[in-house]
Amino acid sequence: MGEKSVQKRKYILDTARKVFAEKGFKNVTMKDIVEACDISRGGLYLYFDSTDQILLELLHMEAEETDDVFTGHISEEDTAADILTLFLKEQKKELLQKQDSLTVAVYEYFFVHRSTDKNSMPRKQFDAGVRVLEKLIEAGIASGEFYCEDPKGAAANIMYVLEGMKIHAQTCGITEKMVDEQLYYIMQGLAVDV
Amino acid sequence: MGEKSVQKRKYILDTARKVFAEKGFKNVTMKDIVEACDISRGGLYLYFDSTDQILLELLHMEAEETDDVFTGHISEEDTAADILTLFLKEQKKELLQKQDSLTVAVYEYFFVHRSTDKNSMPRKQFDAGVRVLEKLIEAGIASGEFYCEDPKGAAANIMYVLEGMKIHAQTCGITEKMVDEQLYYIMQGLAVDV
Amino acid sequence: MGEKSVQKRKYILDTARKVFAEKGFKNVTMKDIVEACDISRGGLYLYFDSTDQILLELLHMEAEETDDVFTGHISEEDTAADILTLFLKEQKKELLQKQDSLTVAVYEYFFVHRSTDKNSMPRKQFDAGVRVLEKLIEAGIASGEFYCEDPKGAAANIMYVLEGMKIHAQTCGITEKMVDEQLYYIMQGLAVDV
Amino acid sequence: MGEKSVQKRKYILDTARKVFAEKGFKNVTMKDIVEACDISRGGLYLYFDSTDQILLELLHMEAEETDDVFTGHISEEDTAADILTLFLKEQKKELLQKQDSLTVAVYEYFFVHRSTDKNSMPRKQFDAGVRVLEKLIEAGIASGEFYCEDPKGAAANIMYVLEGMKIHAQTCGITEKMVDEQLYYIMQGLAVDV
DNA sequence: CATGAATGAGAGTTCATTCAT
DNA sequence: GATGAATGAACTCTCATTCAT
Repeated sequence: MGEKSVQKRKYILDTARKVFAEKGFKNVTMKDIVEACDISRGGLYLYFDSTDQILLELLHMEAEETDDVFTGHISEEDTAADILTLFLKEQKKELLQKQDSLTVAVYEYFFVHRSTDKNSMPRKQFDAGVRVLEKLIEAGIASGEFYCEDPKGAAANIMYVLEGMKIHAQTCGITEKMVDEQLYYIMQGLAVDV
Repeated sequence: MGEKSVQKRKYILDTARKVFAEKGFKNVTMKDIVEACDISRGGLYLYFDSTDQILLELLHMEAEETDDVFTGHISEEDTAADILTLFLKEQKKELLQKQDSLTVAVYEYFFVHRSTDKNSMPRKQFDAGVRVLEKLIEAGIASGEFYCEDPKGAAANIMYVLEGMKIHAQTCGITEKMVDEQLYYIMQGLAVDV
Repeated sequence: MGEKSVQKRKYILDTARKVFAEKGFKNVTMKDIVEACDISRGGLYLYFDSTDQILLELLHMEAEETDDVFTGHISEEDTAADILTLFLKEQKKELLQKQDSLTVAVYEYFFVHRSTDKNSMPRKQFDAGVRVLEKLIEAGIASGEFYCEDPKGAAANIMYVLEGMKIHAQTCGITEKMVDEQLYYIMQGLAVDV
Repeated sequence: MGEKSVQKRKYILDTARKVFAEKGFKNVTMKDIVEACDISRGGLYLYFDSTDQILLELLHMEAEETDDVFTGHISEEDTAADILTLFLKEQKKELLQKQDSLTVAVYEYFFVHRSTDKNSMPRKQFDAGVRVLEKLIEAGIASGEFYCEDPKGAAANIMYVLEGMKIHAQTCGITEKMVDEQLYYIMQGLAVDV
């Protein structure tokens, strides 16, 4: 596959993302993507075999980007609280972006392929999130920024809240205010009592 | 509709519940239900027009039952902490029950019919949950059982965590230990500092 | 499936037979049969899943009919030569009927599903033919009608010749005269030398 | 067409032969051949327009080779029986060679293009075979090697048996023993009675 | 000459939905 | 009420064939 087709592949992925963002996963057919891309039926099959494959590829791209964004913004002199704030801000952005969000598609995908595999992507991302937060909280405790008796529980708690808000945003809608309140609540929970 | 048809309607709903519990929502076709019920294709249409309608009906039944269960177990002399514990226990049971759970089907349904309608069922249930918890926490504060500076935030927090665990249970799997740890963490967060 | 659908099933088989007779096996699609039957796409699938299944069913019907025809015409007082003549006459009829013959379709089918399974239908029919002929020839020898030093070889020989003529008829065409000459040749080979 | 393209054409034919030998005719697509040859789709079309054309070309090559082989091995002093034996041995070899045999593909081809054209290749080859055998038998009779009252019938008989065994080999499988028995039976039928 | 991306026709298959009985 | 045969739309996937490079 030459240079040209790499671009087309990217074009298809970009277009498919919009389709998934709009319709979720199960409602999307290869035909939908073909039409959105305005290419031929067979043309799509040159690049992808199924909506599964397309969505998975999008997820992998997304995961990489997320990692880059997060690690890219941390500088040496940031405090634990700074980083946590940054992390939560990033999550907030993701939560509120309705347009172009794969959230629903991803949930649907993992519903359809219901496997509680230890290495499934959502599982890995969740566990990674917990680990990062735990480290962060411990660092904050060490530096006197945070107070917390159960860093691991707190980390898991934050991840569950974020997950809960994510799904709530998609099924019920969520306002910036609601998110801010929760994030504030979380930060308060870690704050050193005066 | 005669007595007989009421029974048949119930039979269909019961059978359909098993199908939805097993396959989620989008993967279930009218044909699936016809086959599971072992009735005729046309027969099903006499009672229901679509899988949508069937699932919605199941949800309404479920909502009623849940209310009954919850309110039915509260007695006058229970303390706020008792009631909260009871509530969380109930949630835990729901979280861990894999078999026969409509959770995934419900999520899928509301993904497919994505409307952030203020009166959508999940929204109403969530809001009701927050209200109940808020009252409970406030009662607990009043009685000296709890300490909390932001009862509403805490209530929302608990609901988000429950929601997060619910979805995590379905996509990644969750163990009783993980649930217990979180519930303990939540209770600790409300505990009066000694 | 009620009385009505049995008739329709038969109608489809009858129609499909004509299609197979005309086009062979691999050239026939479910669509071809749908169109020949003038029924709906889905309608055909109510009765048959594939062209394979339809052809096989036709073959089984054919096999039964053949057996009936053959055994039905033998009376007690027939001599071995009479029966052999009858058998060859039957074969001749089959050979010459171009219209409505499944021969090519059957060959194609067994080419496509090339398995030299001992229990494949052509194999069983061939072996059965050899056995019958062998018995017949031995009976003829016993009654003084035939002379033959290797009844089994002769039986196999006849079957191969018939097979050869069958395929020759389909690929090259064959005239009644050619068939008659061969059958005469065969009978002569068994005739008692005067 | 330059030297180079002649070689490539040959390469394609050689490769296609293997594909046809393995899959028959109708199951082979231009794509199959492209992939087997590991050339580009367009590349194949520079040399051949269809699988039909490729198979036909292979057949013509084969026909030439066969002629060469047969006529090449006959020497002046061979007796009729020697030549017949040689001929049958050659046929036997062809019958038993499963690998690399175009037999099925050829049958399929002529089934698909069913024309009982007098000049079709199988027809011509069959007729030529009959003629050669007839001559041979007559020569054998003249030399006192054979006894036969109907040389033409015998010749046709042999060709039909060979054809029958060929197809039987492909659809049902055939063992060397079975072939030998038939060939022995044929030779015996021509033997001078002592 | 050679490539391989692109097209679009067409086959297979499934189901929601209707309707005569 | 109940049945289940029938329909047709929609989707998946594969290839023969073309054509710009």
